[in-house]
Amino acid sequence: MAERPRRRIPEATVARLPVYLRSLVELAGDRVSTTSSERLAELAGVNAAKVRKDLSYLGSYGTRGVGYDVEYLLFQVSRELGLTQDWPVVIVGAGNLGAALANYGGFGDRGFPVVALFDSDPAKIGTTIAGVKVLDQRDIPRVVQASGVAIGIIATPAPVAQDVADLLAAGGVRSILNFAPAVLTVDPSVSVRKVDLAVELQILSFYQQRGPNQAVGS
Amino acid sequence: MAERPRRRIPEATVARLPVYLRSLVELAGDRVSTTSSERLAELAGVNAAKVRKDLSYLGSYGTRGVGYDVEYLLFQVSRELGLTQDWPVVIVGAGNLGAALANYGGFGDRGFPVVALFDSDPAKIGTTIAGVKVLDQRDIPRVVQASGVAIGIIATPAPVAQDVADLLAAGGVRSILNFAPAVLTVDPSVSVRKVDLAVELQILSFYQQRGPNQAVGS
DNA sequence: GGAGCCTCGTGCATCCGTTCACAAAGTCTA
DNA sequence: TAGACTTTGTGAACGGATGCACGAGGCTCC
Ligand SMILES: NC(=O)c1ccc[n+]([C@@H]2O[C@H](COP(=O)([O-])OP(=O)(O)OC[C@H]3O[C@@H](n4cnc5c(N)ncnc54)[C@H](O)[C@@H]3O)[C@@H](O)[C@H]2O)c1
Ligand SMILES: NC(=O)c1ccc[n+]([C@@H]2O[C@H](COP(=O)([O-])OP(=O)(O)OC[C@H]3O[C@@H](n4cnc5c(N)ncnc54)[C@H](O)[C@@H]3O)[C@@H](O)[C@H]2O)c1
Repeated sequence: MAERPRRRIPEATVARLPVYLRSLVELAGDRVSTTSSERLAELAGVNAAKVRKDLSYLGSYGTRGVGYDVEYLLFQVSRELGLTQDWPVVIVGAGNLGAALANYGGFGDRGFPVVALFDSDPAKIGTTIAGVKVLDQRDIPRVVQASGVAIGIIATPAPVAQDVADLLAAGGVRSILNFAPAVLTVDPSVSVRKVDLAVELQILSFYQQRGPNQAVGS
Repeated sequence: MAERPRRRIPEATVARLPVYLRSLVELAGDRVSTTSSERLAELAGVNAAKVRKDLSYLGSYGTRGVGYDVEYLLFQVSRELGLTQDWPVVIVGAGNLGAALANYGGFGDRGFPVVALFDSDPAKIGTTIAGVKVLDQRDIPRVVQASGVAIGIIATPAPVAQDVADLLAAGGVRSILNFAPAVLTVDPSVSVRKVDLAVELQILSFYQQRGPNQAVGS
């Protein structure tokens, strides 16, 4: 026993776990105590075999003939995703997007409290957005290190995104979510995920143009 | 000749074309007239063999021993992505996120003009955000159809996202970009892409928790 | 005109992810 | 307890994407 790293979990599976989690939360909210892979698949928008295979990477948490216990599975998935603890985040760039993110309550609620905002604009430094102080961008390494921030969100213009990433890394951040349309180069120990809206729209444009056939699922 | 659909372009390739496009725009901005797959790969953050294979799906646009003509390739990639025309978009949900998106100039500039915002809140309907009128959500099908909108962006709370998607589809929208944390069910002819920030953070949390090894690239 | 060099285009092996299909393991009824 | 039924967990086949390695084609310089 005590076999935590059961197997290496495939990247594609990791990307789906949060979706299962959300579906399980929904089920739990409806006072459903047990669910089949079929039902879970429907809620998550995938097929049932995939659900079962994905969950099997975490362990054997189902009961044959019955299904999965919602609360129990909810806990296991949360634990696997590392959501049993809070992960404080900082947002760099207090513009349009940075402010919208800070104002959005959904992060703090889900275990990702925003502990600081950073900007380079003297007019913004010192102000407060959504109850969070806007600090000078040059203080990133110090503040990040001091408050043990693990995740940094980049919402600055693209040309400075790399500089910001370097500052975050210097402070010990090991995960970056990048909204700027720029490719970041970071130490291999740092995880980077990017969200690029222009890219998404252009992908849609491609399939749009290709006529009514072969649309793309997501 | 006249062989437009050269081959079926793999989904993974389509997703990278916008990144190549951005790199090419950057090169063109620096007055670079020719580029190798090596250089392009570096800018796009992928490897050179992948660049060459991806571009080969569009046709033989390179010159052996020389590389690719930046302007020419720029045009070809744009054309393939359907960016030689504008694609008007509408944004549904004029809240935090919807407003930030509307205020962001980068869409109109790149061929995705925001022609309308929709909301259900009477206090918001009739106001103007970033020069765009906020309309009643019930008018979605009519307005979308009348102005030939092809792409809809959903920035409403999750519980109403499906309803909004149905309204968009009713108006003839064939591409949806969904920011609400909800799985949408739509006709197969409609392409859906989702951007889910909570999911992204949770994925980062997973790798964060897994210790300093095996970070995830993006 | 030929040698040497460079870079594209692509066949091929490999890897990763998806899906099928079924045995295993449990529940329920009588 | 037996037998029918349900649903999981997973081996195996398949398909798509990646990366290597090299032949083909083109340039430059002598
Ligand atoms: N707003 C959107 O809807 C949207 C959509 C798609 C992409 N994006 C991308 O997100 C990023 C931010 O967009 P935005 O609309 O919020 O832009 P914005 O101009 O409103 O905000 C950028 C902020 O970053 C600050 N900044 C500049 N240099 C900085 C530095 N070195 N350190 C810290 N802060 C710095 C600026 O002072 C400004 O407050 C951009 O890269 C943009 O391309 C935004
Ligand atoms: N703001 C963020 O940074 C952020 C981050 C992650 C995810 N999201 C997601 O994006 C969505 C929007 O977030 P937000 O922060 O802008 O929320 P918000 O509450 O600020 O805005 C939602 C808007 O949608 C409108 N609305 C409600 N029902 C509608 C309907 N049926 N038709 C049209 N409009 C309707 C509301 O009136 C409101 O103006 C949410 O699903 C949220 O989970 C937002």
